[in-house]
Amino acid sequence: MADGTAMKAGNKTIGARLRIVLKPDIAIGPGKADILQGIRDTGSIAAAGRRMGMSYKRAWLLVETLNGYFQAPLVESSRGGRSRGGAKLTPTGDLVLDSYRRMEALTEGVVAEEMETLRQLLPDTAQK
Amino acid sequence: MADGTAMKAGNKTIGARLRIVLKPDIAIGPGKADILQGIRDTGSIAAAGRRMGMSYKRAWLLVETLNGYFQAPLVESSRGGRSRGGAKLTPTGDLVLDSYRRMEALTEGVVAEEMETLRQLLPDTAQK
DNA sequence: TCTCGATATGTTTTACGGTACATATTTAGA
DNA sequence: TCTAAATATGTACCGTAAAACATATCGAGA
Repeated sequence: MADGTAMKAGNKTIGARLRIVLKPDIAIGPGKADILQGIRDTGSIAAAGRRMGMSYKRAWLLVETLNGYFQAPLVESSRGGRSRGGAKLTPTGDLVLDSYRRMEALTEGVVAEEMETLRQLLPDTAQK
Repeated sequence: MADGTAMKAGNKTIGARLRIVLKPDIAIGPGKADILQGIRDTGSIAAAGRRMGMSYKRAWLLVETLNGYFQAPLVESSRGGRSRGGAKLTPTGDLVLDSYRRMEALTEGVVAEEMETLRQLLPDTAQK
C-alpha cells in the first residue's frame, strides 16, 4: 500500500478476530463484516471499498459472494438515477452484520482476561 | 494440494475460528495453535508438519516465529542422538497452547446460539 | 441528450506465500 | 566411524489472490 492506511488486516489492532464458518466455504470474518458496515455507513459499495483501501472490484466481489451465501441478498444496489446509484443493506444484511458484531463483542469479552495473561509473556519492549 | 487432505483451512469445519492479536504483527490463530498441538502430541516438528499436511519448512518457520514472540521460547528442539532429535513444548509453550484452547472453547460457547440463527438464513440446500 | 457517479464485469499483470528441492548439521548408539 | 531421523537453512519455482487497468451500463435530472 502507498500510505499506512489499509493493510492485510488481521494483524493490526490488538484484540480478538473472529471468523464464523457457517458451512464449508461459507464464512464471515472481519473483512466481509467491514464491507457490510461500510455499505451501511456510506450507502455505496465504491465508498465502502475506498474507505478500507480496497479496490472497487474486490469490494464488489465480496458483496457478490455475500449475496450468494444466504437465501436473500444482503446488499441491494441500484445504478444511475438521481443519487447516481448506490447500495444499501437489506433487512437480512442488517441482521447478519448485527449478529456478527454481537458475536465479536461477546468474544472480545470472554477472551480479554486470558489475553492479558498472554500479553504478560511478551518481551518488555513489546509489552505495551 | 494433490489430494484433499490439507487446505487453506479457515473454511473447513463449521464453527468459530479465533485469532488473537497480542500486538501488531504478533498473533496466534488456528495454524500456530495446531503446530504447537502437533509438537506436543508427536514430539517433533517434522511429524507435526506431516500430520497437518504442511511442509517441514513451513512448520519450522512457524515455530521460529512463535519462539520469537515471547520472552521465552515455546518450543525446544534437539538434534541427533538416540531419539534422532525432536521437539517439545516448554512450560511457556504449554501455557500458551492451553490458553489459546481455552479461549477457543469459550468463544465457541458464546457464539453458538447466534451462529444457529445465521445458519437458519442459509439456503435449504446448504442448511445442514 | 448529455452528464455524472456508481454499478457491473472482463482482462492483464504483479506480488507473495508456499511448496519443492537441496544440503548441511547434530549425536547417541550400533 | 557410520547410521538414521530430525533439526536447520538456503534457493528456485509456481500457482493463485489481489491489484491494475479497461470498459460498458444505468438513469434521474439539468
